[in-house]
Amino acid sequence: MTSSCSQPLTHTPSVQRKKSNKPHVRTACSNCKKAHLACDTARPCKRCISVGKSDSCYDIQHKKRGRPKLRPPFATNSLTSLPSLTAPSAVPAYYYPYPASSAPSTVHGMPHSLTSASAMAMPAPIRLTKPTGPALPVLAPFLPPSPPSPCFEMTKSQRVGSTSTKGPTMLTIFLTLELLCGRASDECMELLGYHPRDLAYQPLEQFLMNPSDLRQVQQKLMASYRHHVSASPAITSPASTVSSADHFHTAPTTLLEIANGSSTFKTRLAFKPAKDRHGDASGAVMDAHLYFGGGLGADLCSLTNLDRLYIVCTLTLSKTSTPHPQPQRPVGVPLIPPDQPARSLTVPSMANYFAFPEADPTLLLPNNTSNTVPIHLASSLSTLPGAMISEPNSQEDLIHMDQVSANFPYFTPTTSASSSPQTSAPSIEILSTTPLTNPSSASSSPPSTTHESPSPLPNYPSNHSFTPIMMSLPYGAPATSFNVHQDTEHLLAWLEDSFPQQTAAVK
DNA sequence: CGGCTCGGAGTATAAACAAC
DNA sequence: TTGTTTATACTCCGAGCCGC
Ligand SMILES: [Zn+2]
Ligand SMILES: [Zn+2]
Repeated sequence: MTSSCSQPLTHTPSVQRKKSNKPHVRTACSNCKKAHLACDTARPCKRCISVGKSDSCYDIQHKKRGRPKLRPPFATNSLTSLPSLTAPSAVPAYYYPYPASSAPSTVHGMPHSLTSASAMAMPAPIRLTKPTGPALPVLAPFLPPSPPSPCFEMTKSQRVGSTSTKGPTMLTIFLTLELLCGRASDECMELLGYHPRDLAYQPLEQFLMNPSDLRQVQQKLMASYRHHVSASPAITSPASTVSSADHFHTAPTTLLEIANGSSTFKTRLAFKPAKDRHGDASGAVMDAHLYFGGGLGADLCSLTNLDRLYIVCTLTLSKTSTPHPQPQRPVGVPLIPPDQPARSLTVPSMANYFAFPEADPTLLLPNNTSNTVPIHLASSLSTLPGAMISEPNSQEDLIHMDQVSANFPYFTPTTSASSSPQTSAPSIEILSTTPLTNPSSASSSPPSTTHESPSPLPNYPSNHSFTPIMMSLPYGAPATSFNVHQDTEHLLAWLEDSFPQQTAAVK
């Protein structure tokens, strides 16, 4: 929490709270929740009306309560069929058990009180990684022996030897269609002065000086959505089921993927200065790019999985705003535990990888539609503004891949440390099994994602630019029907959460 | 005094586990 | 199958703090 500045509150433990006769509401509004105060069922609620906060009075999405599912370390599940995991010498560290008491007190260098926030809960009590193929050794040391962290960074300084380079700091926020923040990258703190958790479940516009800027873009996004679905009268309004939990259960790199058919909008957003922060955080003016995310399977061209649609918002400090000195420190804190080998640090300079030229973020995506496909994660990263893309298997991409992994240790894919067929560069090839097409369950075919034919759209040229709010050309490459789940444990968790019946049947 | 923050009591919910 | 235990998240009471 906010550093409870002064003294420990002298609370009297003997004080017995009397039972209140008033029943609690099922869901307190955002403001009342934050204030720990009583709410009511009306929206805006009575308290918000009385304090003039009706505009920000809305229901927040609850997380799942209750005891988390137990996940045995080596689930003998036909979904996964772990190969030869009984040989611990061959596979030294497939999972890292961590009792709650031994969980590191800091994650990514942040105070435990911040990063262990319940709001960021990740389910798995164990760390299980495994290759999806038989001959894919796990890069165990590359993985953090720590609980999955909700933290992620989109900008990362790359230390190669003594040099340190990085592009402009970029904040990424994954939003629901209603523009509620699902997940924000760690740059939030640096750029806006808010902890990522501060944004969770909040409407983004709440942090803006002029919310109408954002609403304008939202309208354009929705207009483009309607444009897509207009051909299909069955689909009326966007009804996304995507929640913050989806954002937390999916790799940021995956979430960054643009939905097939999405346009990208650029605008400038002025953020309110964060209250209660030490003085440096003045309101920032940010260049924002917004597009529909396809990382959860939504496709605006084939109109599939539209309920998995969400919005990606990337933010960099506006160049035209007052020059902002780049911080010298590496952004955030080491994402790689210090005791781990410097594999991820040996990649060449990533200067300008995240640079933000006039390039279109909406171009190029992995063109994979099969169920089990090698996906180059860099390709999904290539949806980032300014990402330089060459051939999917190029050295450059592989380097980017590595960078991605360095940035997202938790989501680090299982990788082949020894056998990289094409290059000596650290090659990370993700063999992802499309989760929804469960190969072993012939009977229970999970819903609607098998998606065999890619969208027949042409590829659009990549050279178009933005005006203040300008629609980019629709992204035309066929998108993956589903995405990379680099971590089987993660995948299992996701499967079980998403399709309890099916997975139970399989078991 | 009113508003704000926040510790924590009481409660709801869900999974694991035990008993039948 | 049902009841109990355990683990987590939720609401909101009530106390301290602060500015007016
Ligand atoms: Zn309320
Ligand atoms: Zn309210």
